[in-house]
Amino acid sequence: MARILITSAIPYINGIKHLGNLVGSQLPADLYARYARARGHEVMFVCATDEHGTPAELAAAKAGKPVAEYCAEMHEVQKDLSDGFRLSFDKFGRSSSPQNHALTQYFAGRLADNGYIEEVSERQVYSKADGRFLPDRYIEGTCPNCGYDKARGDQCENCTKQLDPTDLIDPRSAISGSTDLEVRETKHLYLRQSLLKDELDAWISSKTDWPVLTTSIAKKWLHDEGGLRDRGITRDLDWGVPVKRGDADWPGMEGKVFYVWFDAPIEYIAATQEWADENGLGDAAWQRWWRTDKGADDVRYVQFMGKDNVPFHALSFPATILGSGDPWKLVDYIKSFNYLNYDGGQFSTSQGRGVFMDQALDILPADYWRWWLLSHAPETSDAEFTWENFQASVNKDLADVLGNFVSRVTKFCRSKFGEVVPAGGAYGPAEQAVTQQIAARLSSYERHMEAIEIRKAAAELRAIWAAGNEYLQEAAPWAAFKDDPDRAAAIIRFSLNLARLYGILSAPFIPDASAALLKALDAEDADWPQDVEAALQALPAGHGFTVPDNLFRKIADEEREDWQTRFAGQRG
RNA sequence: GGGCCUGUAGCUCAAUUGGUUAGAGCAGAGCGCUCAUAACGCUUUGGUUGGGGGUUCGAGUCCCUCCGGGCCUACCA
Repeated sequence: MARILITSAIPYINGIKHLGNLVGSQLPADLYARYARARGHEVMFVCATDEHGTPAELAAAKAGKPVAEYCAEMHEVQKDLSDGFRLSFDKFGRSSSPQNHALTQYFAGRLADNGYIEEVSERQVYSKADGRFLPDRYIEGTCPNCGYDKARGDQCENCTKQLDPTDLIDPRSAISGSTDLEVRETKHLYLRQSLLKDELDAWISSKTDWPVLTTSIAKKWLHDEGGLRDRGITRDLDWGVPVKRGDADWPGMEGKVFYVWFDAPIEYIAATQEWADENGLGDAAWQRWWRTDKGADDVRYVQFMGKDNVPFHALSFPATILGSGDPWKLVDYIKSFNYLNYDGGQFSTSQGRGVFMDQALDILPADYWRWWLLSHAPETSDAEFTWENFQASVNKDLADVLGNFVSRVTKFCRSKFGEVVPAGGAYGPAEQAVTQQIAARLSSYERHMEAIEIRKAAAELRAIWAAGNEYLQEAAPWAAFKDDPDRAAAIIRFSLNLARLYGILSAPFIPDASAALLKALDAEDADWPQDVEAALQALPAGHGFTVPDNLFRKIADEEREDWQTRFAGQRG
């Protein structure tokens, strides 16, 4: 038994996430967490809402609410949705928690003590009408190169040239449209991660088994244009973690907060502390996951995230940890994902294009989405959601292959032997052959799950389901029953045990259907099989069960067409 | 502009890292079965691996080039 720490990138607070966000971090992390628990490992799985930054303040203003209240409400909304998708977090925390405030300030203090913080005075655009400094992206104007009138301060979308906000002709605030802008002097803290470049480089280079996506992004940042650059970790905002040096004030930094990307990964640690506090456990309970001097030296730490998050997790957060000089746990494996596209384009939060978490659960149960999303996870390249593909996968894989197998076996048994595992006969060569085939596939399934090769694991699981139908066709209990009822009894006994096995093996992907299946078979205490042959004898003759309702329903063509038009754009 | 990823059957994806005749699922065709959610099983048709050139005994895989798609490019998060 091992100890595995799992974190999912924390979703931003300003709205409900779409399925592309879900499959890029939280859902695969949940799959891995459920699998690891099923294999008997001790797991700590944390996530949280990422609540700071300019967009949160603007979203709150738009909703006409104080930002703290807005974030508290949206946290509950996101919490309910993650429960709805059966995301099995040990703690779904908040980056605005007191624990994260204290830890973030603590890290900043340690970094300063060790010479990794630099105070930099810089000039930034301030909007008097908005009463705030504007990030480059929130300044609009006319592009000096191509004349496009909606160019942003960081880049012109039209001609793709990179810009400086001061390049823009007729600059205005993208928030209010105000042109009453001025350049003001402001002081910020920079994390001197350039000092850690060689150490980070050697560390990344040692991770030869990480996804190419992860290491290539990290190396690009390490080596691009003179190497890893220092990074500002404070902002002139109201909402966030106030800049302090540990417990002490930071002269000259009054009224400023830490940058959301500095405090967000620290929330992984803080969320674990939130979990410990909430359960009345002491500091040792969370520190044994995070401090290698306090028991975390045998922990394997795995992070899940979309590719846009890689630089922060592969470089900035490790720089924070290394620079602290404390024995905090560094990540052991970063699983990163490409993007999921929607029907020929991108999911778009701003345009309401695609399916969002709340809408998905309104139309179908979580398992249907979990199965499709995980079996099509964008691991090697961007993946594509289409309604036709979704419908085909759900109907074929879930309803026909798995659902119908359970249905035909349990109903046949009920009509010929009653709702009880039948006695008589014995397993023969046919059963031995299937047992061997499934044992081989199971070890392949386990290998893929351990390597977090999600699509391959899904394909193997499907093949394990299909083996049941192949066996049943070959063994033909409906024919055997006529002249050799004992043989039919053995076949059905074996098949019911197959169904139980499927309930166990499928649980990481489709937890609700698996639970319903095991409940119907009165086998809810089932453990992960150590030995397939033994597992296929777990339900003995005489064991009672009930025929379950159909585990999955099919998606009709009319429904699919309806959803297709409904989610094409302009949510609401 | 620079960097990275990607293009394989009608569709969604594989291919043990350069090794026999490029494989699965779905869709299509044929046959079988009748326990089951009109479900299941078996067989089968689909490929000049985006185009062109090169290296090699051997290239989907490596190199060059062209074409298409995508991401990142450090103040959105």
